[in-house]
Amino acid sequence: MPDSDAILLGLNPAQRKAVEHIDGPLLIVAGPGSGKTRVITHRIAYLVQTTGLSPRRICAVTFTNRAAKEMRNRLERIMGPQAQQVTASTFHALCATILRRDGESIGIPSDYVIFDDGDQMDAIKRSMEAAELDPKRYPPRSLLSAVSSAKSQLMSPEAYLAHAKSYYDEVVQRVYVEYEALLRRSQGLDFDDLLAKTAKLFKEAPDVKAKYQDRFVHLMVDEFQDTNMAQYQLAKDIAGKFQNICVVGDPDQSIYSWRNADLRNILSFQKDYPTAQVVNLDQSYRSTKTILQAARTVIAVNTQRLEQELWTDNEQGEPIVMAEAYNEEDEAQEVLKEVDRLCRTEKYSLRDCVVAYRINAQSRALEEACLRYGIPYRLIGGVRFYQRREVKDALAYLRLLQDPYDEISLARVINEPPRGIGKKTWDDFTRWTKQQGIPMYAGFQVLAGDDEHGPSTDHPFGARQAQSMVDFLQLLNGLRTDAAEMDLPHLIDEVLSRSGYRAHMMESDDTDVEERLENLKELRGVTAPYADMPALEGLQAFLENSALVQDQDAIGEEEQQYLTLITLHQIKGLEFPVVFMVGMEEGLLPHTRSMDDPTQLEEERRLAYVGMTRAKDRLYLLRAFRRRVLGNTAPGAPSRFLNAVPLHLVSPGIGVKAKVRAEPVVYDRRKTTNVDIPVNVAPPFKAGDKVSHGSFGQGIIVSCNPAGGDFEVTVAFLGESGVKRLLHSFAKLDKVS
DNA sequence: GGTTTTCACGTTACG
DNA sequence: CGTGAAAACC
Repeated sequence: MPDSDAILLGLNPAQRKAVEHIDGPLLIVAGPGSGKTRVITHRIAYLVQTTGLSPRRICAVTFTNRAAKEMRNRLERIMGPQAQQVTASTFHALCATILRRDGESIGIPSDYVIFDDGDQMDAIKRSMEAAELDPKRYPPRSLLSAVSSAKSQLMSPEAYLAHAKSYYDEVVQRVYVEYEALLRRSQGLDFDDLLAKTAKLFKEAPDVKAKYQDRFVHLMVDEFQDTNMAQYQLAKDIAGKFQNICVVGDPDQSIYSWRNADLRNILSFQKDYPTAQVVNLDQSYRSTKTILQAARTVIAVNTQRLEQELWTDNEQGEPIVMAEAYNEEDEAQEVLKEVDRLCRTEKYSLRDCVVAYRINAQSRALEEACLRYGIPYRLIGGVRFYQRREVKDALAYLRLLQDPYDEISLARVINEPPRGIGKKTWDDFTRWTKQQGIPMYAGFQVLAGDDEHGPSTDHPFGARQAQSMVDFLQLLNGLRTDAAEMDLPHLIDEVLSRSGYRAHMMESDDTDVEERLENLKELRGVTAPYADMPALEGLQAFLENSALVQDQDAIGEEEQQYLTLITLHQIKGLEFPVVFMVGMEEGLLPHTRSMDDPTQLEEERRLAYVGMTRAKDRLYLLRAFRRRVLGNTAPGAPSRFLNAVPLHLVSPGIGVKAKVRAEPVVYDRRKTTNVDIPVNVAPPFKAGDKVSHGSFGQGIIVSCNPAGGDFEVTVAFLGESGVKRLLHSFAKLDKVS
């Protein structure tokens, strides 16, 4: 561990102040690229060094596991092994630990299961059935978001009703009540509960609160602009005794209000903590002067912000490139051409480049272009591993083994694979157990009867239906017995085979059976670390971990060369030498759904700001003249955010067709092509030529046709690659004699 | 009760 | 256009 002077070495005056300020509340407003992670970690090291405080009495909260991991790594580098004693985790993980340990005093069972957002949606739908609400009239999605919003604001159903202003609010309240009852019956906690129940625990068990208040002498919260009210309350509670609360954030990068992040938390921090010191980290070490200036003018229009004059000592850098493509395919092609040029004629490689977009659907055109031109890419996001159907199904079985009262998991697998318990039976069963006032699991037990009297007949089900359900109960019980005597990976195998799930999947003639089996294999693979503990114990640890750590397949850790495709939301916190922002059009950025509300519009602007400030050297802002939206093509106007960028920072674009700030004009498709390669050049290949390609291997030219100043080459490759259509200027095809 | 067809719908996604 | 979930069909 270096001494305190060494820790301060290399910090600018503002950073220094943020590190040195020890006692009392501290607000650090950290602009993009201002080195805030560095400041937090150095602050922790400095604290330990100068005050002699034990590292285990410091708590640093982050929003993503990625950030927590990064912080732990950095701490380890500065502090050495004692860094491990610092609590660096997410609010949710912290709360899950507190609840397992101390939750019993407010009636949280220690074997609770965590409900993710998919489970929440299922639970809302079932709650709507119970409350007799028509999903057509009230979209479950909007009810879920209302309920989640209430919960994240620590409002109970009763409190919600008290504030109800409209009939819709009453509807929400009705669902909310049912939803809470369902969760309680199921012994489930959703992500909002993890926070809210912990807040409740602190409120109702002062001794527990005191325990954590005493333990954590210092609390740090990163990305404070993204906290919701529950998290704010928790931070306030934990720091309640020593008042050493240090929050770090940037209101201009708040892009998660739709997830209940409350900008007021950071904007009014000084009001809530009048003695708070404020440090402005306004020097950017990331972007060029040009990029920073452009981003600043874009964000300056917003009103909900803390004034900040970002500056940098970096070079002026290259102008920002704005360009208009004809449509989304053309846009993708332009991006790839430029990426290719940067990689070939400048110092950049594929992994230095990123393409960012507003909505996931935009990735499609980019992916297709990458495949076509043979550019390796990596798509961040999409359907996450634990969201895939087969993985969710398997987890539901596992969860039932841990918590047989989990109704959501039960509903998921009761007839998966089909075992003769269809909708009718299930509905009847639901009604019957409700009427009897017993949990569903107990319902099965009643049907099975007891050992002495054999199967019960005191129920409204036919013999075949009852038998199906008794069989299911026996399946579960059998698996629970197994769980006692085998490890987790084997238990998963056992679940998949004894339930008939795997067999049913293999019989199906779906096209993606292979892939789904592969996913199940992978699931089994991730349980390997739990193999050396008893299955039930491992199961609980695994289920908690899989809920809490939905691993963002390790962004940036790979050495391989890939072009990164990512949404503007997910790109936050990352930086790249070269950033392409595509779809800079009205309706996309800002998105249609956000255009008529000034608050939401400000958030869209922040999204643009976040995207722009990811770039270190080069920034490209692209748009398409017309774009396919929901099936049909429509022209789109240039995004209003483009207009804010000062013209002197902009270069007139990629290739000849690029227009700065073009009015929408009638665009002639034939004129939209670049002229790097004159059209009258002789074709590079003729049909029958043998060629070789770096990744596809040997192949034979099928055809070679002029396409927009370039040549589209169709090649039949040997082996698995098959027939590919490639663009001559991209694909490095060598003629083989 | 299980399978096929039709229909409606469509932003962003951390834990 | 592509996808998931309800409705119609076997």
